[in-house]
Amino acid sequence: MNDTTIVKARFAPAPTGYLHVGGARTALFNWLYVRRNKGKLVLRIEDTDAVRSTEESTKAIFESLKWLGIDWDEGPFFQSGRKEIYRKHAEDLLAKGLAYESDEVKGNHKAIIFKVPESGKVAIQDIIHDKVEFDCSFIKDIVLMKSDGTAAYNFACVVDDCLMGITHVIRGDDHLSNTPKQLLLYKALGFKVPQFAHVPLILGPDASRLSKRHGATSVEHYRKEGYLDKAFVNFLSLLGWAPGDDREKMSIDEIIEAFSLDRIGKKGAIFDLKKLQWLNGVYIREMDVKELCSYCRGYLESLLDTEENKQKYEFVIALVQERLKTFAEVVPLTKFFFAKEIKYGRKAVKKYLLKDGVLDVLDKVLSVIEDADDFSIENLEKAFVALKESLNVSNAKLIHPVRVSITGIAASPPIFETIVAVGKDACIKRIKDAMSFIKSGEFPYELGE
RNA sequence: GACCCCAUCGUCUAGUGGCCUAGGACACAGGGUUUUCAUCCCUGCAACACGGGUUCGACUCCCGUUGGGGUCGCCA
Repeated sequence: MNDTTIVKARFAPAPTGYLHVGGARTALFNWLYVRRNKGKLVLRIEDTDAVRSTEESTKAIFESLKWLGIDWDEGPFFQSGRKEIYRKHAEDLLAKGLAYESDEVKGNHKAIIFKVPESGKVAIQDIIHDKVEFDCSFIKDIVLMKSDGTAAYNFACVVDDCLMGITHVIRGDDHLSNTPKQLLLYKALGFKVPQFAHVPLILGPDASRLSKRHGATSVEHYRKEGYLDKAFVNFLSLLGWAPGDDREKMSIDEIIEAFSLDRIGKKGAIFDLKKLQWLNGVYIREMDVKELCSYCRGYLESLLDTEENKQKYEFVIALVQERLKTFAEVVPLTKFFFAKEIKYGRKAVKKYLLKDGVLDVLDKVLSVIEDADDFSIENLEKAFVALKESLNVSNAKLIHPVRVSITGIAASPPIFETIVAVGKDACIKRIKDAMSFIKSGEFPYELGE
């Protein structure tokens, strides 16, 4: 109507599964757009297909949206409860002679079908794609009401978008070919046409539409894997959109501030897991240790069973903070700090323990550790330096076998910190165990190693 | 197959006719720091799909070709 018309967008998922990352980005773009323009977001659940829609999916979608920090101003509205509204408008079109009833009987009702003109063109003015034209001769008649009495997608969508006052329809590219049909319906119903913005799809590594066969596609999966909500949203916002300067890590407020539909690209964007991991790592490194501790706790719950383990928890988390890409990785990176028994990595054992002279070195190290009354990082380091000099060997010769003996793996936080965190008694036991494993040649290897 | 969309480094992108010998980030490679890994720092690699126009001048505009994708349900 005029400049003061408030912007209103909507996110309209079908509750037929978990929230997919593609849907999440669509929701995010809608949300960013209304927040940027002080508008309103409507959440509408498109559950006209009673067979495929489930309450469980609806719940899952709500939870994922909540995790992403996407909130809405109106709704949720459920299309399943609006049958009569759709029916009324369908009958209107019937009365006007623009639609007809199907004689093909499939259910208890007669389907109502919109008659598409034989010729003519329908032009869409899209914010992202500009003008797109379709020829009516290629468009089939449109089902308005299905013979089960429920409204079909294209119809319910148009009626709702109009009745709910949607000014901007921001949705996936895959709907572009539905749009001419919807445009025809808008005109037949005498509705005002909203602005359209068809955002390109998120693609899998092979450049086809991202789907289950490419691996994990649910938002929930990424939450469980230990990605931070802010990092995930940051990453998603950069898929198909860019602020125009060189910023990569951006806060939600910065993204909102910089967001605009005309900066969205036309090209599909491949979901780059490596970049997500990198960005998540950036967020983790900048995190306060205590905060990181709370994010990681759930993954280690079963190991934090003793007072001693609980006590060293924060110290251990601090040791791996800069090594973490996701919270879930905290398990393989730290379990040896807490576990009673450790498992060994085959390669690490072969490379560092099954070598000449290792038994001798471990025996000497064992004495050093046993004799260390002051079990501090500094003191241990001093003792090791002394040992190294008396044996006339390199640091590496000393440290690698010790690391593998007490952690089971070849990469860990700095050795003295690690020794201290594992604890004197456990270190002594593990070195002794390692020595006997070397002698017997039989190690308790990590499963799959 | 028909209709529609798209096309800058491997990936995400900047670029809206001269500022481009095309910029940044991820990834990758090499080097430095480190006892290992990671971090951090440095360096390198690497792109305007192709062919025609338009123009004094095209990555930027137009046409075509090729390639990729999407849609063709009484699913959404």
